[in-house]
Amino acid sequence: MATIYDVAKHAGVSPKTVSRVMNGDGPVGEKTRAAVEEAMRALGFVRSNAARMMRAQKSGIIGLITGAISTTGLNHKQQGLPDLFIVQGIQRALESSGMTVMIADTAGRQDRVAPLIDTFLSHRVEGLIYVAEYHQEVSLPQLPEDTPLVLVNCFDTKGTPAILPDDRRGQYELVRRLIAAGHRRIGYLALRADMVAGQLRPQGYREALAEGGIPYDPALFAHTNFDLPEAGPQLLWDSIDHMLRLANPPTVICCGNDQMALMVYGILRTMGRLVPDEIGVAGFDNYRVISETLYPPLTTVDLPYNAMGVRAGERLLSLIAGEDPLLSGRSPTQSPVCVAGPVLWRASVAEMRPTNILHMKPNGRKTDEV
Amino acid sequence: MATIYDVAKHAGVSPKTVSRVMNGDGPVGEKTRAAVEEAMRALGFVRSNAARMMRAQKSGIIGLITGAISTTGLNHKQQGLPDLFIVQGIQRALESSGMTVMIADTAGRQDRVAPLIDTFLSHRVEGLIYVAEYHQEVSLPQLPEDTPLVLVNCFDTKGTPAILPDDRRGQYELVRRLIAAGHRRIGYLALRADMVAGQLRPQGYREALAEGGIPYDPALFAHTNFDLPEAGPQLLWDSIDHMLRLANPPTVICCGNDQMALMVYGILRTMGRLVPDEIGVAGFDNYRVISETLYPPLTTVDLPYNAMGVRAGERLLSLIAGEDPLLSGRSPTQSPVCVAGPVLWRASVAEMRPTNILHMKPNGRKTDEV
DNA sequence: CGATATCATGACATCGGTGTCATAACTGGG
DNA sequence: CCCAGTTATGACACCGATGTCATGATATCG
Repeated sequence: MATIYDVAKHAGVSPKTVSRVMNGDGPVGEKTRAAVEEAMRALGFVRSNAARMMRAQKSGIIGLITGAISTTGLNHKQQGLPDLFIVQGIQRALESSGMTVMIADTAGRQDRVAPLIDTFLSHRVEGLIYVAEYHQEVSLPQLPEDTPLVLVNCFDTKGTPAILPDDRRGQYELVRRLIAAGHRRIGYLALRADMVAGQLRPQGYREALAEGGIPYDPALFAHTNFDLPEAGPQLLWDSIDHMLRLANPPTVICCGNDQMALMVYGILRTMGRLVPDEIGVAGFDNYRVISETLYPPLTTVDLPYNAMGVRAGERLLSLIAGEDPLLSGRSPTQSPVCVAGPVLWRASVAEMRPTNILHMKPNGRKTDEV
Repeated sequence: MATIYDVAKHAGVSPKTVSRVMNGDGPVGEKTRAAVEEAMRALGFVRSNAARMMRAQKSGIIGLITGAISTTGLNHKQQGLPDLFIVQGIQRALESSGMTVMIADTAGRQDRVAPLIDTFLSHRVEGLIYVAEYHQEVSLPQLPEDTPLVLVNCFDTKGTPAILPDDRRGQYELVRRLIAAGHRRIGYLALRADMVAGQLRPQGYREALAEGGIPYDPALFAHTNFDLPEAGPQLLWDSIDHMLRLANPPTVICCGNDQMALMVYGILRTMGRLVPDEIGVAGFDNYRVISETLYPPLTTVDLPYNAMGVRAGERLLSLIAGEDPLLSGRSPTQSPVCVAGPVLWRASVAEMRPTNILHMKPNGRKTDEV
């Protein structure tokens, strides 16, 4: 591979002049510039980043660590969902700054994180981003304090800058929309309670109910571990069956995520219930391969992974630029950034016809069956 | 960040000795080694890859370019499927060699490929891998001939080493399995004919039919552009409707991929047909979020993206090591490596009961309705 | 026309490891 | 006790780009 010395010799100038042509530093004569550019072309010259970064003490590299690529024990089916969009968003944000992203995954093993960080440090990354496969709390090894870190889809207790999905808000908006559509009996099949999303989303659900003057009915709410290898579908079936046998059954069921909604579609139809005519279904995540392909298409909440990635990239850039409130000590407790996505209203939930609405009172009981 | 000079001073030795401790080159005295290691720990030393690679003329970096991350116009719903697993496989293969993967995506724009390659070359990558979002032909700009390249999920006309899914074989095995289960009327809803998978998979289907002595019936075969934004579901509905109205309708329908199968589930159930009791459905890809979550779970063919990634990584390593048949001119036409995945038999297709099978003759016509 | 400002260019040191070669400190056989 | 043969260590150059400073060539102005 050609070096600037080769180029310089070919063009009959000094290496420094070649450098000037590349970087537009000092002034360069018109003919000289042309000669150098010609020489670069002739030799197929590409500048060595290693040498450059050694001198400049800047690598132009961002390290991205993700556990998201890999199969994790507990959530083996969730693999590969969000992070691509997050990565894409990150790249979009970093693109203009000329940074290159170096990526590595932990293969789901926490003990790989430390060595990966070392590898990245040996490349003198200017910043690190850690992407988790689902909204959770994490604890990373200590970094040298001059290496900024941004967490995405996760948070820690040390106040490290974090970009999170606004699960509570998203679910709140969706349920609000359901209520506006005339629904009063709204079931909720939640994710496992030990997942952050299994807590925050139900919280949004209850807030929206409260605001709509609808009392919370425990019979309409269940945590269901639907992705258990064998028992999952059965558990889900039982939860749904239980709700539908109520004297006052739900007119729509919210699912903890789109994947659960997919399974619910199958179960409801096997039960002989038409979606959306007899019962509505709503999801969460806007996992598009599911939400757009389901028949009928799924009403859901968009989880703005791409936007989160962009925010993470921007945040990291500002940290690198030293505009960081944390490092400069301006704001000691940096609250995480929550990004909310829009409700996507599709055909899986019916707008209640006025007559149907008349059948209901705000408290959710039928009053005048014809 | 500390350098070996800092470490050397701290330990009271020369920089070269520190280097020896790190690399285990020359002999080092016991006490000296201990002192150096202590110094490294005390200073939090991490060796600079830039300096190292400058001297060694090796970067230890592999460049990975993918269009797979991004939304492409034609297949906007297909995004984010394979590449994560491919990336994971690549990393698994490269892990032991100590290589680091640098990743960049084209955001679906072909004109971004050249600049990305330049960026990678400036980092002096030791090899490049290009991953396409779906099985297709590509044409990449010329690379310096000492930089090896491996294509994954795509191929070109220049004989560049490529790792491909064995679409034909996979479909063949699946249909063979369907026939073994007693099915004689097998419908096929193919992907668009301008996609490689829309050609090779049907080819495998027909081969299996031929081998099973079942005549190919054009009425049971259709290319259906199911992922058209609006018209998609309707097209698919019409194709299915047409097949089911035949005097001799299919007992199982093969879909071009799992996503199509997902939509077919919805349509069949809306039509009131039970899966698998009244009609079987099979997919392709083993896109697990779909195939395992569908109710009932989907019979499909595993597309071994992870294995393909591993193969690609191994191939690249051998190219870098100079064991390449191409470069050494041993084998001029390097045929692409096709990786086939297993058939995954799940509940979406019924094993025909013996009585049912008795109703059929090998040519697929009913003979003795009781 | 001479003095000074500006432009164009080059010499040289430097970044942080590592290869090469030299040298110093031992060890053991005769 | 001396010399060959190891073992342990250091001095120095080098990889390729670039910051600093110096210098030669023009341009500008009083």
